[in-house]
Amino acid sequence: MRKESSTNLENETLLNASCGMAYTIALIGGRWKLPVLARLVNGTMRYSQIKKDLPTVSERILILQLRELEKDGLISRLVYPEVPPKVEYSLTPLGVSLAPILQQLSEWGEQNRPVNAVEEHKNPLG
Amino acid sequence: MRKESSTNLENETLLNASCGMAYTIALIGGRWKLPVLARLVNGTMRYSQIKKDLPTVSERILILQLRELEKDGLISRLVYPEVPPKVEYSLTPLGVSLAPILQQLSEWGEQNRPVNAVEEHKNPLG
DNA sequence: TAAAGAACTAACAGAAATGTAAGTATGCGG
DNA sequence: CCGCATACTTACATTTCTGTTAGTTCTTTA
Repeated sequence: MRKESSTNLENETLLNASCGMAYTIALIGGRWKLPVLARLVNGTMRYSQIKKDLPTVSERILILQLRELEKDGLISRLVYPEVPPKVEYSLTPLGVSLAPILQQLSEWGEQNRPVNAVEEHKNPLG
Repeated sequence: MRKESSTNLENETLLNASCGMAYTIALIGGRWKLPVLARLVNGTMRYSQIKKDLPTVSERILILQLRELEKDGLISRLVYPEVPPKVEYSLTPLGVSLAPILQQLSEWGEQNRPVNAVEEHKNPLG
């Protein structure tokens, strides 16, 4: 949990309020948020699919990230009243509006990241 | 300091290596990196100017962020052999190539950030 | 009656990021 | 010789983020 007051939090709040780009990064900056958003750009997914796609995230963290994305209005969560449970995640219109930015971030990264870091992995998480 | 091995670090490394957008965010994601980059887009600045412009950063952190930006090739550091010291920071070509992304991040943030967060601050750190 | 399945939750632990306060270096003007 | 100015360092403290392990829920199917 977060403290209610600390220099750290105050700085973050001030920055997000006064600097648009800081705000944007704050929304998409969590460890697993971009991988999740990148997947949902291609369409709705069930929780279990996302989890299978990102085998190295711990469940707790994945849920946390999904909850934050939801709270920030970027994704929506649809619960089917079934057993076993079925929950679908998809981008909201706001989330969709991020797509061009995601695209740019991706291109810049692919072009400019040092080569040695790339070769050994065949985009298992891309 | 960072540990040499931890699930946390492994996940980060894998992600940055396999997902271009994660890599990009990793470079610009530090608390004060965007404010610094946004300023340097407008031209070279001395350390003292940057510091004055961002009155709430602690010196230690500001230096840390500058060092990382430098290590990642986004900014360059020019030391004049004078006393008292004079050090100028400016964007490298790689840093300049980020400008369109910064612009987009900024616009998206300005448009989509909730209003209540904005009013009280007159862009002191924008 | 018992295990299976999906989507979580809780309690705890460790790592990483950020911040605080006080110093260091160096040459110049007074 | 002293203090000023600029750009840092150092040692320490706190906050925040990420990860581990073991549950929980509640019907359905075997």
